[in-house]
Amino acid sequence: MPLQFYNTLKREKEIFQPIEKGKVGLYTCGPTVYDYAHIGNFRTFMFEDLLKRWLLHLRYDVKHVMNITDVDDKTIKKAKQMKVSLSRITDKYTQYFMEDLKWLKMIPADIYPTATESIPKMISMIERLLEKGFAYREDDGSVYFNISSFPNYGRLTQINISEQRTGDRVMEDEYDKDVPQDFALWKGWKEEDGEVVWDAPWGRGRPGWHIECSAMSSESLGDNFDIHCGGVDNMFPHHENEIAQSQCATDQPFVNFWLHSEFLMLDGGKMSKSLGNYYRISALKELGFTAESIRYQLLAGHYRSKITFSIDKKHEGDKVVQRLSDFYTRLQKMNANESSIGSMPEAYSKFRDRMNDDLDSPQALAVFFDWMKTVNGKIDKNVITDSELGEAWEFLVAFDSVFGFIQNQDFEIPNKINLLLKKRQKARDEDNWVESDLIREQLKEKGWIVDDTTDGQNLKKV
RNA sequence: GGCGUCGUACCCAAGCGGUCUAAGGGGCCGGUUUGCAAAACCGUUAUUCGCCGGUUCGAAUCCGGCCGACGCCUCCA
Repeated sequence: MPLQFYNTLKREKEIFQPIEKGKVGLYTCGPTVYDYAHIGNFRTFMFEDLLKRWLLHLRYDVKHVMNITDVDDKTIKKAKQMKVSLSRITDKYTQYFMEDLKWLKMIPADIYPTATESIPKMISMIERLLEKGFAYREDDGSVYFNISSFPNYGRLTQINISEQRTGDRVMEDEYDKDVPQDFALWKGWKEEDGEVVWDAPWGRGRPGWHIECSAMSSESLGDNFDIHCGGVDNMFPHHENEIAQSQCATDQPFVNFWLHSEFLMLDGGKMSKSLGNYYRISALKELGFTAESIRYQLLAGHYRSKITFSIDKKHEGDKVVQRLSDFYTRLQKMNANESSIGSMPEAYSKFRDRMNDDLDSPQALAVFFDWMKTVNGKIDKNVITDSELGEAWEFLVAFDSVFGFIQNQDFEIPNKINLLLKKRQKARDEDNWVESDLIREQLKEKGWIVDDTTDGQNLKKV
């Protein structure tokens, strides 16, 4: 099955054809760094990580850009509230964000452009939109995009703007504009913006939110590129506005594939900072979650389905991670890597088909687990061949390069623990089971699990 | 008001008109193995897919209605 994705723009699955053979330009909407990111944010980033890893597995040369929104209403508000400079706030949360990404084993983007460093590009884009008559200026120095000048407005979300009810939030908007739905490209300076200000040909101020993604994506990936991702909540208005700005400014198609991940739910409701119901990564760490277990919980459901994050699911994730990691160790101890001849087992093609079909991770996992069971069974019965062992290794390594569920089992065994192991082995050789069980208990208290196998004691860290 | 999603075993979750006598994972129970334990493997766990009708030779899958949960509609991933 050829690689295909559900393209929000077309509302159907479409075979993926990159603009340039073998290469993929990928833009993923990054965080607004005004606070810690939460597990809901990371669901989207995890989906994007899976997408990227799959593209890399298929040997695409991926250029991944993730923006950092480091100037907007919320960051300014936070800086004012904390009585520090804007960059103090944004640097701090950018750093935490990067640490969380790393901890979650996400492959870093190639470029992390920031909004504040992309102002010149935004200004030139806005100038072009003004020249071409897609935008207009207001007396306060703000510039707005005139959505009625772009007939395709609303195509991504299939919204007919004239039929929309004007929400309270729109009515409360404090900026002047001709039509409520017109959106700001540039916000004229206001008292509360303080030091946060840039000069533009039409007046001082700061950029609107949407323009940064249009500017940064074209800067790094060109005016027309392959894939743009984000959470469903960014479809409207953010992505809709990006399309309008970019296409009007460049006269070119903007993004070929729009991929959106669904929300992460918590207790039956959406998780969001404004509702105050969310988990930070640090909180999950304290609860004993591992990165692998979180990865499993986030990727076990399809990216276009709502999933509920739950502490109760920790056990399931832990078990799966342990099973996979044990399987890895088992193959490793049998020197499966040395038997590898570069080919894959039959199950792999099913697995690949499932992943190629719009990243169907639940089914791909089902295929993998099924296959793993048969391999374990063959090893149990001692009927596995060398080539099967080698293929198993290839598949497992490929699988983990895509999902990242396997826990690193390389650890230093402290001297004290090693001594206990030796003591236990001696007791076992003498059939002293009481002593053996006692030491096993001692090890468990110290955080080590010892399993007895036909090859002797196998040590695991809790 | 407009646009859209979902309701499958104890829990999570696939299913896209016939291979569904419904994947896979977790849990439970039973077994093989084992000094014991763990792991691994085998078996059991939904005659049924929110409810009611309809279309069809055939529906969890299509259509209609109802009930229930949820998202977006200007700055929330």
